[in-house]
Amino acid sequence: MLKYALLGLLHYQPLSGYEMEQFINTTNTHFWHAQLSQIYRTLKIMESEGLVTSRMEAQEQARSKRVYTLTEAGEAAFQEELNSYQTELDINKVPFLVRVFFFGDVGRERAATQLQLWRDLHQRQLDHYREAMPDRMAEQLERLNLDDETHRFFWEATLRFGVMYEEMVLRWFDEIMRELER
Amino acid sequence: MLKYALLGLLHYQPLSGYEMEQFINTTNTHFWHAQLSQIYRTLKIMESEGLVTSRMEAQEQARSKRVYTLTEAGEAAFQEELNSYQTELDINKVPFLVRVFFFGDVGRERAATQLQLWRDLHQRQLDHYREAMPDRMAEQLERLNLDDETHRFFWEATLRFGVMYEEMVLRWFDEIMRELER
DNA sequence: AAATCCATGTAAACGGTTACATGATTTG
DNA sequence: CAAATCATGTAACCGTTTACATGGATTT
Repeated sequence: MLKYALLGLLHYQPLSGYEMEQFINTTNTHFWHAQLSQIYRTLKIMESEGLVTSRMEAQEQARSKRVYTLTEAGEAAFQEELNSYQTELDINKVPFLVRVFFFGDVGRERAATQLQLWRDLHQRQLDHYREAMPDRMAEQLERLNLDDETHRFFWEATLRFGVMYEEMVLRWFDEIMRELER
Repeated sequence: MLKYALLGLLHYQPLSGYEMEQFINTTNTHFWHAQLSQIYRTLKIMESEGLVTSRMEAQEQARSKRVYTLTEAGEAAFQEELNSYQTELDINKVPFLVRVFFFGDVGRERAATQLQLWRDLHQRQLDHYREAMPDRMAEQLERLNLDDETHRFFWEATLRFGVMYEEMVLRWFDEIMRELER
């Protein structure tokens, strides 16, 4: 899946591993995340598969960087993925619910404290999505010369998902915390 | 995390690997999932760590099964996990949003078809949560002798999360599909 | 007679995280 | 002068998936 995401980014324009990490971990945090080390390793594999090529590029202010470019085969692989239909649900894992599931044996107060702690974290996440993310996305859209209605629409749709998710999580916390108090 | 889940199940009562798989993949699908092979391997590791012990148990109708029991160390490990506070957000990955993110270069019709397909899958998932899951959970609560208010409360809370999640996803699909039509 | 359920496991591969290692440049 | 940012990479490990292998009992 990371491979697909990197293919997608390079389809816009050549980028270095570091730049792709910046991109994924700022503009896409609401639905994906990757370690730099994983990105470098994946790019190396993709190069050996002929999906990308790389060359070192000198820079004035910073050290040289290795810039990756999609090959024809890479572009084809991306298009194939993009044009295939996915017919199954993603399985999703929600670690914190595993803990909630076993809260029956924790004291009510302890449970309430942990729930409040999580609620605060999600509130902060929602604030971040609402305040900082729209600008970050706009910046990236400009930087990649993708500032047309269609690209903006789908990027914003994913962010809208993040916002709706966090809003829903907060509603859930409020509901069960209220019920727990009784 | 699977380790923690298995510890939690065995804390209720001794179970075989097969039974734990049944449990996780019917009662807990909305927040966790594990392959049988992974469960068997994990149990083996847990046994070598002294968290569980196992013995073969003969059965009348079916072949013998290996039943696992929590050791004192296992119970202690579970309690420690249960009583610790988690102070960071789970990172969550939503593979289908990776695809949506790159929909800018897919035709609108193709995008609409794929979105409709996903919407249907989520609708079915929601129906399942509403129709079959409550009974499944009630059965399991009885089977494990946990049919008290507190356990039921937290189990139902996780299911409530699943329902609210799917409802939110459907709202999201409806919103963006409506906007896409214009 | 075929399919499904019960039941246990091993092996290989994959995807991802954590730790380690290095070092220049810019900002406070 | 210290900290943060830019920048690249390797190695070990861990958790998970997929494929393989087996076989009795029950249901259709």
